[in-house]
Amino acid sequence: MARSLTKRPDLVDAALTLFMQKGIKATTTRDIAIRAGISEGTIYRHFVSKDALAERVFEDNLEYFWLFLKGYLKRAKTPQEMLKAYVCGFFEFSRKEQRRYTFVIAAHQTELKKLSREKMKPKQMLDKILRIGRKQGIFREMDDQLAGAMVMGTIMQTIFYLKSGRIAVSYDEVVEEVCHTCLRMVERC
Amino acid sequence: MARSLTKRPDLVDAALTLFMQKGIKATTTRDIAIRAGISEGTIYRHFVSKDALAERVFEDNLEYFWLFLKGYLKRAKTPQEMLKAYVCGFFEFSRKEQRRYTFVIAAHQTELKKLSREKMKPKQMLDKILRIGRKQGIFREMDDQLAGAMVMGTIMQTIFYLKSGRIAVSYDEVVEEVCHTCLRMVERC
Amino acid sequence: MARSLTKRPDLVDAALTLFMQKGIKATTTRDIAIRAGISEGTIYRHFVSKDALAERVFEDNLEYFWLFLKGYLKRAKTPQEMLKAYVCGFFEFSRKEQRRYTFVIAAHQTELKKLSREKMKPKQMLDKILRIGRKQGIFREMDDQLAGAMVMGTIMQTIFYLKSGRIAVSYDEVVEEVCHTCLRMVERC
Amino acid sequence: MARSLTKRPDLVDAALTLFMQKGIKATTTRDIAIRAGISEGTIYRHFVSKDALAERVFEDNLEYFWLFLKGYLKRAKTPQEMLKAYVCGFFEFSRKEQRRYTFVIAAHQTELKKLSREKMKPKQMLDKILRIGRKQGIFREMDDQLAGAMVMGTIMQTIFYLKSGRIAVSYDEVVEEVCHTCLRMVERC
DNA sequence: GATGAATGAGGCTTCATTCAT
DNA sequence: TATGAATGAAGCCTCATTCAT
Repeated sequence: MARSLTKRPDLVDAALTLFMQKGIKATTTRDIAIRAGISEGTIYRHFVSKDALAERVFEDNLEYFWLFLKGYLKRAKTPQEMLKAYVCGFFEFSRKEQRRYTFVIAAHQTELKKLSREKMKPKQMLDKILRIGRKQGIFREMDDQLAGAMVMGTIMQTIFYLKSGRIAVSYDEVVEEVCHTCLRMVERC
Repeated sequence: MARSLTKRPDLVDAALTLFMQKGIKATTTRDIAIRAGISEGTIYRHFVSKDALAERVFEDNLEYFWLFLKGYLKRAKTPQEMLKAYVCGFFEFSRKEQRRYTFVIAAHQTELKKLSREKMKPKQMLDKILRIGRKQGIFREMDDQLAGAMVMGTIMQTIFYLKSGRIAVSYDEVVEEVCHTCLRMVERC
Repeated sequence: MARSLTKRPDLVDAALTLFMQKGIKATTTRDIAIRAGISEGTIYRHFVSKDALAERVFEDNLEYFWLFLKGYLKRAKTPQEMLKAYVCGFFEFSRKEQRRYTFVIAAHQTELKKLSREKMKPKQMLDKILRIGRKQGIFREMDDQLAGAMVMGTIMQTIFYLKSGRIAVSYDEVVEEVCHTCLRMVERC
Repeated sequence: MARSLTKRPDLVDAALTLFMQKGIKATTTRDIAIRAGISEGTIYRHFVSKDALAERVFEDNLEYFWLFLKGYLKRAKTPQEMLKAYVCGFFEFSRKEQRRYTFVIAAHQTELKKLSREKMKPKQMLDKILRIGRKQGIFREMDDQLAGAMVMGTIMQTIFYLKSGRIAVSYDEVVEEVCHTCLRMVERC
């Protein structure tokens, strides 16, 4: 195995934590070096710049998120099951991988806007589900992007409020409610 | 009377535009001064710091947004009418006051997190509508914050996609669809 | 009389107080304007610059100090009486005119070094007393500047400690002790 | 071994010289960087702020001064010898270590007032000598702080005049005269 | 690969001074 | 005279990046 003779994993991990906590811009290379237990110069042995590091952390975690969702969708057959699995996967990821989730969402919304638009793979996955459902005549006719926006917004905002402790209902109930609501958004009648 | 003896309006206006375009942190005092046609020092005759300026711009525009929504709600009697007016108002504001809308939302989500949580008056307005509807037995029993999160997320994400040109449907149809969806989220049955 | 249609006295008084409290450099024109109840621009109606104001305040108070000492020396006939009157006058001035004394001494020692060396009239007064005493054969042969330095240092340092509350003895006793010591410094045998 | 891998000594040395010449406040970080042959940023790798640098330079030199005086006092047995050694040490330090002496005294009197009061170790050394002499019945009964003030003032003011070239007498004669005078100040009868 | 001192461009802020009213 | 908004030079400090070891 003999991995990690290099300090790269520590570096990437420290960066993820700090980017999530304070945002990319507000995190300094010094912060990262200290938390990773390395020297500032070492960052540049592994990444060409701080921005490149941020990009890489973003992409890795986006990929990770995507694989996570993919796992959740494996057993789903019908579009309804897929959408439900998607919502549950989203919530589960936000709970089990807090750092990753928070960073990916925040970075997507603000700091890596330019970079991330066409790379938002979880969103593309949702688009695909909606397209399939619509083609099968199970979801109603509707602009896919519009439907996607509503579903996405419902999920993400709910998670945001959940994380900030403003929702008094249990986690499971919230997930169920959101699943139900999202289905109603897109199903016929 | 003439007009402003002061360059404060120019300053505030430049700040709003730049904060919206690049974010607060990424906007420098130099940027602001140049765009406002003033010197950097002048900023500090009107605001104690760049952060104070940002805060002020945020609060002013939030207030403006709130008043705008209030105007939209004036004629609404039933909870359904109120919710519909709220959604329409939100969309209208995002269209007619693009800079203000974009800045307020972005700042709220990211850069002024600490500051803005308890001051998000438009969100409180929504909370109130949902509470009234629930008490009148028109909206179903449900955690207000959860309902609010879903409505909020649906509206905001849709506007975000609309602005970025990804939604092919006409503005009016989008608004109608979102109104409809939000009502279905909270109404009985 | 009809004086003080102008705000100059307020200005000068505010400057003295602030210069004494915080030093010339650390006092801003803004501080002065606020304390004087005038606008910053007005300072420049009366003085060509902040430094000119400081210089003027210094010179005025030095002159005031000098006149004060002169008053104390009026009745003194012998060199011993003169020296004693000088010491007492110094102490009295430091007590009755705290702001003036503190500012003049501080400014002399530090901030107006260049300016004030040849203008330290109270020091010249002491030089004169010592010269007279020496010529009359009452004070011993000794470099006047050396004797002056020792007398000056003894007085000023004592006042400094007295002001800072470190000396437990009564004011009168201190003055008497210093008078006595200074006389012994310069008298024959 | 070579010499310093670091530019810190250059930095501290430049700071001492400039602080002494122009005072702490009037010395800019730019001045320091240029004189030290480093960049401004480098200052902040070694000190948290300009003030922290000044404080450090002050404390180091005060310590140095104190050790110097201590060396002078080593062989002194009687209080008289101690006081004499103290005076001589003070003068010697002011001559051999001009920069250090001037800076420490100036900083003590003006710019680091708050900081330095309880840290003025040379003054404490004098206090101790006076206390010992008084307890042994060799120096007369008198408030220690008062006696200390007079001795201190005599020494420092004389050095000040000596440095500014106003005293025509030879260095050795001045020192002897001041020793003599200080002893007479505190001895019985 | 790893270090960490050094860099220097650029950020925010202060403040003496000017000038239109 | 008086005002006070505006100026702009200059101050302190930060931080991504480089480089000799």
